[in-house]
Amino acid sequence: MVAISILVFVNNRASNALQLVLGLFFKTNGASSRVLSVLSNIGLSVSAMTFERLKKQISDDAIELAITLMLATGIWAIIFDNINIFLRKHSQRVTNHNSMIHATNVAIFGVDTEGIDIDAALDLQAKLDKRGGRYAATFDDILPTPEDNEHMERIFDHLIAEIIVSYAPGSRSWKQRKEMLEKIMELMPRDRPLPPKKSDARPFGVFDVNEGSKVGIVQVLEAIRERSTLSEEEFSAKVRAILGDWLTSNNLRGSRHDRADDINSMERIDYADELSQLFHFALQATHMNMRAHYGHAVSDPTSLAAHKGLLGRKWDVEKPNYAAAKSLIRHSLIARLLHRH
DNA sequence: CCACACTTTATAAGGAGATC
DNA sequence: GATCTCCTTATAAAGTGTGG
Repeated sequence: MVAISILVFVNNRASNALQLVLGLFFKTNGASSRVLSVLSNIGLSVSAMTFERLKKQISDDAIELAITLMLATGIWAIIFDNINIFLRKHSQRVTNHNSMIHATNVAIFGVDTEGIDIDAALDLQAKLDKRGGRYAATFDDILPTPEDNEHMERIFDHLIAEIIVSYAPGSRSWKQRKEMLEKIMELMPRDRPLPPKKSDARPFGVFDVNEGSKVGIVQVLEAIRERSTLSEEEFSAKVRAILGDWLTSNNLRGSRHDRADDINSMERIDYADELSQLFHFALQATHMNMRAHYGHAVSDPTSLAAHKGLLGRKWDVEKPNYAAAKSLIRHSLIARLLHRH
């Protein structure tokens, strides 16, 4: 079969099923262009040039798939983040310095619209009309219902039970510890658990834009719009979810604040619905915990500040530090619970 | 430090099949 | 049979890394 494939390839260069797959294998496993050139000449592989073209084609096709999603009628979201690559040059010359690539990697993904009114969800004017409403908010707006309250109390009980069973001194030798933990997890109240669904994420390629600033956010959004083939009006006429890290959300808000008086929705970025990703929510939550409940090490010996000193933790609480903050909060909480217990 | 290997990129061009 | 399109390779130049 290999022989026939080579004969077919020699007769017609376009018939390259075997040679393309083999070339892909050779190249991705580190064959140099010279090796590939010999393999190509004996009919076992396509040329290195063709391989490069294949990579470009695969990349373009992927972006095309993402554009298809953006032009369809459903809901899609944009997610992007900076990627910074340091290029250390060995033979340094005037024209060959160490440098850094500041690029932005982007993906588009489809949002599951089952049971969702797409037009209402994407209605930009309805979203903008709600601006300023927080000023008039009262406690009643966030007052939990009796059902909410009962739900939270049950969760609270289960969390405490789980911590006691997990960490009480000697609990590891409890005979039915595993069963107890399983029972606790099983009885943990759940709120509308979502059924798992296959997600639809499509790579949108990399942009030669440094996203990590307010100006960078504007530039990357314009570059995304341009690649999507949507016009400024089309792109900014509906609510667009922009997902990223904390810094991205923060810069986006800053940029929108600076541009509140600009000429249209695209420039004002008021179409953007920024959303920190799950880890960054956790990062903000732990940091908020430190800001709200840190306390004072001297005047309050039960404070997080006092526990931090007692445990010899040396990080700066003014700066977000997820792992250290979570560790301190849990250590402190567990100690309190077991002490009361 | 140098010669050379290697990659990337631009340009030119050929063969097969489709179309008119 | 001429012409076009698609797919491909050859080749050179420029830029950069590395072993001796």
